Amino acid sequence: MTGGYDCFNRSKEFMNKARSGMMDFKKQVVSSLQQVLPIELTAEQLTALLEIPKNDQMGDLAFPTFILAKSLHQSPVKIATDLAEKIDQSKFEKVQAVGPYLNFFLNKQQLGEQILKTVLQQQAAYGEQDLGHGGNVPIDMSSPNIAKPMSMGHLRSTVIGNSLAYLLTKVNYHPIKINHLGDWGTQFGKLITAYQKWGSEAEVKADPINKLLAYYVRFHQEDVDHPELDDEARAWFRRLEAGDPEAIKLWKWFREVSLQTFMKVYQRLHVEFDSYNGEAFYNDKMAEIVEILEKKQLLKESQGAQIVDLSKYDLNPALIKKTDGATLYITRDLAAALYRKRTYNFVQSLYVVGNEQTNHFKQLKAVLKEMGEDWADQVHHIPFGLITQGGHKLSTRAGRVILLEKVLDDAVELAQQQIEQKNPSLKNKAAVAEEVGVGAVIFHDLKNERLNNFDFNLDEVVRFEGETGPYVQYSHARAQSILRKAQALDAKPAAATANIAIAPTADTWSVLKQLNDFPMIIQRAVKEYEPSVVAKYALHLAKAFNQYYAHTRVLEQDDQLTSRLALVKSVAIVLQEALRLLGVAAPDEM
RNA sequence: GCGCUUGUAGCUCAGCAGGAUAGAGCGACCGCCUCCUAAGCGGUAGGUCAUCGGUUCGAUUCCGAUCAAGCGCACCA
Repeated sequence: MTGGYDCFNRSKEFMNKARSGMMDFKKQVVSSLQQVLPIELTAEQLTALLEIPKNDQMGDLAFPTFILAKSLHQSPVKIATDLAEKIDQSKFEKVQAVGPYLNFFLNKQQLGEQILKTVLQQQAAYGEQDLGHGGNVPIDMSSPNIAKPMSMGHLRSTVIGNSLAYLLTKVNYHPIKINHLGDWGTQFGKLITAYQKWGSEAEVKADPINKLLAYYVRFHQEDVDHPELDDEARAWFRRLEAGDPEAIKLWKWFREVSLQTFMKVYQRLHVEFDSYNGEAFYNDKMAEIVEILEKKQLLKESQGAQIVDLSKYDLNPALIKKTDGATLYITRDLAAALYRKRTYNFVQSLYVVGNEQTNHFKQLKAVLKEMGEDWADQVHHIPFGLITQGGHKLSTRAGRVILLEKVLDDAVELAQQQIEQKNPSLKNKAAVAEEVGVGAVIFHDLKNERLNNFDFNLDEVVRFEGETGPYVQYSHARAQSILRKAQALDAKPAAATANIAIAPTADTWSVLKQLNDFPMIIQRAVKEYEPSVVAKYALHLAKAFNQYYAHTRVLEQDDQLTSRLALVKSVAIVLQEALRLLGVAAPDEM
């Protein structure tokens, strides 16, 4: 099988390490349990059995006693009660039997100090770990089509890929962001035809993408009544492929002005690429693929076309060459896959491409396997759900697009209004509005599981209240604000080396536990290729922090002031880092 | 017809290798700015976890079937 399976194979080992954050907490519980358990259980077994209660009143870790019931011939409740009596309580705040569970309440004071010291000492590096050993990971992402506007669909690929790149870097992989531009294909024949008939240089210069799109849409409208347009378009594309100077000149120009327009959006999103090698780049690299396939006798003729039979993978045949001899999408992707392996010698190769192309990537991997490329399993499709509008699939040809730039503009304008209303004296209003508006759009796209489809709703995308990017940004800004005010009072957060003593209230502890989870969250996000894990985490931490400072006055002159500031500082560090990993800015004031 | 994905509160979604009364946000209703930015905090109301089976001491979670939705299913990418 292909698809996501190979990423699960390593999940066991991965998760064992992934729990390293909480693992330290578990160790104590495990060793205490081992001393009193009437039957032998390994540390691994016990660690796996421990769970985190959903309710704070039930402690920090719980040991369910069901599995002991059979071998001990006792009720789980009795076992829990007995264990509670025998266990060495001195290492914990409290160990309590509740029904069939043995609930452990950790030493909040001591662990809290440890957590804060770790964060303060490591700063932005908190959560880093070496899972990748510097291995290269090309990420195929964004990939807009020349002469077409970037839509919300491209946004998904762009921001998911971008966040994955940050996450991979955090765990010591070396991502290579590749913008596989849609810069080749028969549509260029159409575009050139349309431009020659209805276009002008001045128009295109003034508003490249929109004008080129308009020509393209008009082509498809007129084409219904004038099928001869198709012949012209085909002719132009042939000239382009043959290297006809006029065709090449137009193609280069279209590509250039399109890319310039894309760059403006990428700058707003703060996304940079390591490569813009698109489809055209592989034009001269497909012959080799066909040769290899022929040499290995994988190519078969079927209905006039050249195919690779994939029936043993339960897949449709891969169509390598059309009846007219032209190559196809998968041929190009095979060339790209091979090129990337040779160029980057990757340990994984990712494709952040919509869910609807799942089959294509299964075929791609299957053909690579047939070719004997043992790295085929390092190729992962990272699919994401479809964005619809009013329940309909978006379609460039039908003119049904959601323009990304428009969405960003709307979001920034709303942010602008909010600032005028809520914080009119703010400096750099325009810059902050840009960070908040754009941040809201990015965060909205990343907060839910990749594969969820969603129907586009502008009001929802630019919402700033509740579970949104601005909510997290706001929480971070509040933390920064407190730290600034502390400076004015000549108070500083406790240093990582100082004593930190903080009253372990429920609000405090819930923040501390969140802080402690961060490294594990990163592991999970990487393992699942799922930025939403980080987004959800950022929301939880922000919520915990908001609850904390709503009920605790930080800037109170007492002996815990520096410790409370240490907590605030730690939260600021981790929130900022979580937002960074999502590609969202964290303004100090808003 | 076959394959993939999804089905949890009015809406949008969490629920991490099965476990204790199923959680958020939005919307609705009610409170909180002489108090570190109310983009916030607190509270109330709201759920046969699509349906039916199976595995298990225990299933929203795993397996199977059914139903529903979305997306694919060779000469577009």
